[in-house]
Amino acid sequence: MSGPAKRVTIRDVAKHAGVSVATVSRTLAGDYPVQPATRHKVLQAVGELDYVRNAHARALSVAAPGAVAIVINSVATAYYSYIAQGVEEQATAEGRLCLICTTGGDPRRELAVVQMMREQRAEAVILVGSVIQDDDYKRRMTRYAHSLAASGSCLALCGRPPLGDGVPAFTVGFDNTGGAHAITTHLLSAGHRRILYLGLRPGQSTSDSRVAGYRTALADFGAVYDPELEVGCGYDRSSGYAAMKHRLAAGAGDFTRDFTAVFAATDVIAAGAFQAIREHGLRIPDDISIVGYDDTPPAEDIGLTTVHLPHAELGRAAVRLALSGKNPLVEAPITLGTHIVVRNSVKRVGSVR
Amino acid sequence: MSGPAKRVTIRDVAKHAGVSVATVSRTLAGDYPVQPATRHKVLQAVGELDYVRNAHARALSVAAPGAVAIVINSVATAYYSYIAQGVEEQATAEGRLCLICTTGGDPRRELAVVQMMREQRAEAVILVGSVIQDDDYKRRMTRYAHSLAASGSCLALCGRPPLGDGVPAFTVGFDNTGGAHAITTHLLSAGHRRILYLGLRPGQSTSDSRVAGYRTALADFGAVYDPELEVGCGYDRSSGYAAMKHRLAAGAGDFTRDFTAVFAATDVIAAGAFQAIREHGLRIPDDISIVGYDDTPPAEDIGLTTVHLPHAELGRAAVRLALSGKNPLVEAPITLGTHIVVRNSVKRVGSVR
DNA sequence: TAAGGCTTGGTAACCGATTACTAGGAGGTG
DNA sequence: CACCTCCTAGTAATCGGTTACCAAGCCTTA
Repeated sequence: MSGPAKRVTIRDVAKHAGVSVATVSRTLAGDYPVQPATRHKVLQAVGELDYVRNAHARALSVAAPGAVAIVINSVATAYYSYIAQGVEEQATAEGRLCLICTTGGDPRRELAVVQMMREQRAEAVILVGSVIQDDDYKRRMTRYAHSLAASGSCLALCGRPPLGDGVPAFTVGFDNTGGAHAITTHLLSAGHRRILYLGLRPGQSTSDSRVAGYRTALADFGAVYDPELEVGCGYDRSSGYAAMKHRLAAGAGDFTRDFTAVFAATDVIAAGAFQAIREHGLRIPDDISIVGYDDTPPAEDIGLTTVHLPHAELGRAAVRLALSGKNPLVEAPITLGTHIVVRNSVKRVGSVR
Repeated sequence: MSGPAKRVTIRDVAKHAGVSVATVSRTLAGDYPVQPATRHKVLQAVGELDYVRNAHARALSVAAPGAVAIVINSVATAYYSYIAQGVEEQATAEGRLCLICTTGGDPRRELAVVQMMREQRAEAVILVGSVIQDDDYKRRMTRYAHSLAASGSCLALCGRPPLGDGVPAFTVGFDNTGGAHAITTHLLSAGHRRILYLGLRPGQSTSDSRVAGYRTALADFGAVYDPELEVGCGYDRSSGYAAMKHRLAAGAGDFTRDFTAVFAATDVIAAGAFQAIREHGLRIPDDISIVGYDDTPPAEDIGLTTVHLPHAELGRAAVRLALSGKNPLVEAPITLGTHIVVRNSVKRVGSVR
């Protein structure tokens, strides 16, 4: 209708209402006594002019609450999106704006994003997702932590390993070792002794913790540890499918199948493995038992026994911690507990009672 | 280490480098000739002081590119999170910051969010997700559209019905009617005549379009339309389960089952229905055929034939359009096509050749 | 009635960057 | 040598709020 949208400023409102800018500002802030009549004039002018405060100008003059930034591989993955949901909820609950950036796992984008967040004066930057934990990674994170701290921001790692002492970053993660230990024990108690671990990825933090839990559970139970039973596999459905297919094909005929159960590192891998197992003519859980990890969508639908992770709580905890004002240098990493969800993918084997 | 984080300003850099603020600003902008020696001094000072530009101050003085805001029910739902991913990708590709807000479907939060986005001077606000399309809704959206337009922002509706002429908002959606028509026809061609539609929700935009496609497909095929075959059902797994369970229980024994196939309004509903059907002792697709809609995670895992939606492309298209500078008043709604993904949940019935 | 307190509102100096305008210095030419 | 041009760098105004400081008005009280 009208031509180019004109910006209405607080000075316009003041003029329109016949008062000073200070009065307008104070009326809107509501923290200063203003005569009802004056207040009314101001609010009326605001309404008539459709005045909206400029958040940038505001941020410049007062120490407005900073935004929370979530930096994540992708939001189109259940595991990540659940955590993102928790982050967003908590950020909103604490009255913060929530910025979101996906990196696709690219370190260059990650760096650019961290830099951008410093410019935005974000109060907290939440880095989500497991990673290859090499020296380059640690150096990168350490640099981010220091530079964010230098500009008054605060770094929180979500589902990633701690960076160690002297690095100003909070860490919140799942008890992956504990969860893996529990679900492995669940299989062991059901009589399984040879359990295939599907999803080995040396160096990848999440994978490493889960494998560790698997191994100690075997040891604690007095079962034999066989490296042959740990197979590498990408963290997606098709990798799980391919890896399982390959393993089943390796020993043609059932004689040579050297495992009775499968522990898939994630539910998504398990879903792929499910399909491969079915296509191989085997039934779950009658012929093979299988468990997953994460309790993400496919699990319920395919009846998978798995480890439930409090994803949203992880996100919320990270935000709470990052905004708590606590000193990241002295705060210990937080580990969130997990629990097993029993469905219908495990069957007891061997000598029953 | 050092006490409270001190903000380094451009003046500090200028002083440190022994030049003026203008020179620093121009060196960093890179759009103005600066002597190599001077440039070097400036960059060195920037490095030593770890200077970071203040995005708020910058936004205040120049018309910096505005952010893209995505307003969504929840990110922990595959359908939404896929769209969000597309929005984020495109926003980043166009050099914009991406803000995210979840509303949980609460109109009050929605209003607060839109107001906040005006304050943030967001350049585009993308509202995602289907809604109950009543008068209140239309009034609300119309108000948002106008107020955002008044502050120079731009509203885009994603997967929602258009608001009509005279309202400055872009609309991008899926061809739900076409997709529903296609998948219904798929069932009809397989010999099914009595198809249960699971997920009726009068007034809900997405549901309405899908039902419409279902009905016209029946009509086009010359099949009988029976309102009894359209059953209401929430858009979550447990509702699908409950509704199917109830329907199957209604006619005890197979004699009275008055349908041979099920068209679930979403894959999630289908997943619930799957379970109910199985628990009732029926096999899919041998005893009952079933199709879904959306092509979200459970679909692949349970072998569901469904309608694939280009979720991410929807998000990208919305952002592209909103940032295109086109006039939302004259731009026609965009509708994205869909296609059927055939898996293993439909079986031919009736007289076979 | 004058002095002092309390309330309310205005003026102007910030926040931190950008940039129009201006000025000084180097180099070229008559 | 004087003058002009070109290049580079500095000064100060500006973006749109907030708020410290100040002043005017009203009411109370001696």
